[in-house]
Amino acid sequence: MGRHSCCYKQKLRKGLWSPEEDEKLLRHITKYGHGCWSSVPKLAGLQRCGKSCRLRWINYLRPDLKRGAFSQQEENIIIELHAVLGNRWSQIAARLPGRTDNEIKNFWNSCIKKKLRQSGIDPMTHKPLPEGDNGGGGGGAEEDDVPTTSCKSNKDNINPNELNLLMMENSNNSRLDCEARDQKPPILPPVNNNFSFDGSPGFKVNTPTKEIFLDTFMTSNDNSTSTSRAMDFVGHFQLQHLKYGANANANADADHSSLHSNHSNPSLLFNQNYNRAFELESEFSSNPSLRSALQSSVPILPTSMNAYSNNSSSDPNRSGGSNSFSMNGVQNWEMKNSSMSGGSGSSSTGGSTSSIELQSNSTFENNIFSWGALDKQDDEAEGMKWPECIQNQFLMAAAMQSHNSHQLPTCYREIKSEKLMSEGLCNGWSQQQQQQQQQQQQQQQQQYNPNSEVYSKSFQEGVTTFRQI
DNA sequence: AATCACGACAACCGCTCCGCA
DNA sequence: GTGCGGAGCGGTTGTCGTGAT
Repeated sequence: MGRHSCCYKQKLRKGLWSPEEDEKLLRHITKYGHGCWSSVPKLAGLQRCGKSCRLRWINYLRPDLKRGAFSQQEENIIIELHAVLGNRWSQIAARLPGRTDNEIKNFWNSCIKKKLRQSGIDPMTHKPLPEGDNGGGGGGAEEDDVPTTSCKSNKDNINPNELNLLMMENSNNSRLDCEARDQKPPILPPVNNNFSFDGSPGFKVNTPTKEIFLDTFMTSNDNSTSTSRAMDFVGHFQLQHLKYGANANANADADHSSLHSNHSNPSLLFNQNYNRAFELESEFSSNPSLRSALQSSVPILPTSMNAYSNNSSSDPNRSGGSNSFSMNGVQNWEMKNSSMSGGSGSSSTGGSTSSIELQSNSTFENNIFSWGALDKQDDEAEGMKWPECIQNQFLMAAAMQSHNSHQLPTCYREIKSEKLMSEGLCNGWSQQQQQQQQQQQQQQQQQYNPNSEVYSKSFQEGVTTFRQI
């Protein structure tokens, strides 16, 4: 067991992917979809196992990947989610649009862990380390040495006081106690299954906790592919209250302002906040227990919010609870695509026969390109990387309905190191589209302002209710 | 300039889960 | 009910870039 059956086959390549392989895989999936992963390498003409192809696509080639350094906001979300979910990276990633579980996992291991340790917080339990263990000291149970270097995204140390809220939240959390964090927390049954918190075997909780609340959220949504909406809720709640980094005040202000109209990137705002709003609304619609739990404090989002979204969507069923409205993976792709085209495409990431008909949809390419532009605004700290370049190059070629073989850069390193070239490739796709997009964004902002006020306030109130649970 | 150490990240491995026959 | 195969997840390893010496 363990090793994928296809991996037993001989002559399968391993290791880093070449640009040619990337092109083949990208070309295949954009044209036919992945379908059954085990058949992808054969159909795409790759000497790889399906598993490897899947991983490559998910972690690197997918067009909706954000890339670039993690923002402080994302970092906060990760910490928050990790405090609740533990090492369930895929679930964390499901709440961070454009980020993969692998990326988050690496970021956690290489950066956040150290930050928390330096701040005297055990990254696994999210509780204060024993005295003397924090900083560059003895380290916790997992690692002996705590590096004193900090990561690139935030070189400032964290003020431990700024983590008080988190610690307080976790202090009553039996699931997060000193249990081995590599053990998955028990899956708590949803509240609407008449589960009673009576100390049943396997559960230490006697009173409803935030996790139960969240698990209820999540469990009720886990049947939709990789899309659980609960933590979107969490992110909204806690971002407004928690400050991790040394620049947390600024970030908090930014976070707050992001819920208002002053966000520098309205598109990002749409992606990260408004979609969550929809998801939340959907959740309320589909989950009676949740609705009853929060309806008094969190009003259902005004329907006018749909108008904002409907800049790219006219689907009145968007807020339906059963709709797949993921911000992740192909689904999000599909969402934007179908919304622009007015289609009702269905998408699945799980071995279905769904395919992404890139070339058959004239509006789709525009979405892809615009995403690149949007993302770039958010990733100002870092230049566009190789996959973004090939994606834009490749998809641009597709958009032009070109069936000619597209010339890809021959060397990763060259492209990666030549930021100028990357930006040129990615920015040069259409200035006109960018201008149009800016106009749309301004309009969206104007529409968004009043609602976001309500939304923000509602979530503030929701926080209170949430914390009382 | 060469070498080393370290960090970041991509990819692999082993395992579990789930659907299906 | 059981076995099998595919998909997905989390931990780990390998590779490469970069800064320090």
